[in-house]
Amino acid sequence: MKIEFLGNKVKITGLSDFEPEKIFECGQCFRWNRQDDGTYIGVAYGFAACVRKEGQAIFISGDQNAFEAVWRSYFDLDRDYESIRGELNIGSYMRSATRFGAGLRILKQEPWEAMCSFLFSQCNNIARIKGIVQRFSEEFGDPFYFEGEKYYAFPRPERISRLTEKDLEPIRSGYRAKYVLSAARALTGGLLDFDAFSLMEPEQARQELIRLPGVGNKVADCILLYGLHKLDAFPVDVWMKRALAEHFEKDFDPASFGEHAGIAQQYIFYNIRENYKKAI
DNA sequence: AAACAGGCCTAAA
DNA sequence: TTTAGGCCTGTT
Repeated sequence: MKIEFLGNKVKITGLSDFEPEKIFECGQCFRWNRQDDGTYIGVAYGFAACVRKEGQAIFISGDQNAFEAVWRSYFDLDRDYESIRGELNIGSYMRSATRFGAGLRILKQEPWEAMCSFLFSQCNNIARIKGIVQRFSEEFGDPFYFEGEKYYAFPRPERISRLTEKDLEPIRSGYRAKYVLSAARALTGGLLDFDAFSLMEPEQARQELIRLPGVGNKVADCILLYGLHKLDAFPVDVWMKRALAEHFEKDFDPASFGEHAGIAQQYIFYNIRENYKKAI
């Protein structure tokens, strides 16, 4: 991988497995939007960026500071997804799923943002989840400017912890509002501490999260995978259930994918979702 | 237009 | 331990 700092943008070459469209539209994140010119603009860690790919070169806006502070780890750039794909090719279904999903990466999102996003996601569709997250950010996040446009940082838990369900009505998240409030209060009250998670065994981490109202197995695994970047976490939603039932043995244990089971999950999920979209 | 949505909670067997 | 119904509100 070669990285060049060109003032207000970073140019990356010699990096495999980076397809913006797949990364941003595979359902792992809700704050990146496709522009008319095919680029993506999004917000993470209080920074905005524009991402585009031209040929084999990837451009991420921002200076060296932002790149090293945020984007390098956010996009998981130092991980070799090409060899991980090879590692996950157990059987013909996985071979085709990893080929189809080549270019995906698991973003390292802020844990609190991932927690809120996947609390909002339950019994919901992506269009609506994005709407809720956007209104949530615009109502309660700090504004800043990027390339002349106004954007909003994801709201801090301290701010949210002081709100009531009534205050959250404008974002129209329905019954999920109370879950986000109690999550914010768990964090600010010291009942939950994401910093402690790096030391925990996977199962213990999961149990910690499941204590919170509105967090079940699926949401907990999403927080672990997308927020805490625990790549062995394997969220199973209705789509994954279908895929597993169709293409794997009854008693198949996702843990047999090994330390990158969560990445396997993303290839499988992307595969079944995209094929379903095509079939409509 | 009415069913259904990337789940979770509670009550009941 | 497993199962059904309800939950807010929009999208399809």
